[in-house]
Amino acid sequence: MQDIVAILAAMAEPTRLAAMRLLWDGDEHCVCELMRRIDASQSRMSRHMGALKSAGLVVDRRDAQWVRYRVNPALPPATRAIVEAVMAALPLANREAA
Amino acid sequence: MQDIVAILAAMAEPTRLAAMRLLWDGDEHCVCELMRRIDASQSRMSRHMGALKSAGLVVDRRDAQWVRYRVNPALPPATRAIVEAVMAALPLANREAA
DNA sequence: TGCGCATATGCGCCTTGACGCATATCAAGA
DNA sequence: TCTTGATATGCGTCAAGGCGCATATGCGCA
Repeated sequence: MQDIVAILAAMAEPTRLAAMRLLWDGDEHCVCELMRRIDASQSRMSRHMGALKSAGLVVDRRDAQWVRYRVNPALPPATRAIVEAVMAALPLANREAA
Repeated sequence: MQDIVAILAAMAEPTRLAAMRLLWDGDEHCVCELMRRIDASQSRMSRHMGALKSAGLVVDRRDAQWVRYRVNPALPPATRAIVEAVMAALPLANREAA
């Protein structure tokens, strides 16, 4: 159960939820892009991505001077279903905004 | 989006998640029953139920000296889908335990 | 090697939230 | 009305978490 709690806690924060929404397109996104689109400071964005990574929701990869994040491709189906439901619940307006 | 964050935060706590699981059967449960089954102190249980209520996940009703909680019947479908996905992700072992 | 962009992290500050204890409130029944 | 069981809440404490600032680290390029 604690795993699920960790997943929920990871998404229960505006900056992280916004990041998940951006990453949910399945592509890779560098921290600098996320910072810009979410309007978060560098240290803040970096830390939050670290938190999502710790929760197992995303994975990262270094590519030259960038670090590219993407949704963990090995996300268990049950976990993926939770994220899917959360994404579906996000208002369209917000999905376009950030 | 903040609504969704609130929903996620409400469930991102072991005691509250355990309570949601018990309430998810659709029936009403008094605080004293929840306390016993979750093994939580009275003030702790009461406060957590208050948090779930504030998040809009549950509603309460006074019945004599008891307060009966149940899942909010007016839960928006999108929110209900999130809870459904979370419940489905909970390990069977845990679902029986508490 | 030195510079500059991208990212991570140590540090201190401050807010939030969870807990227990004690107490208040509320309803039923003697 | 007194007592008892059920529930809520004020208060103090403590740990966790989020933030900015400054700095360290990693990498490519001149």
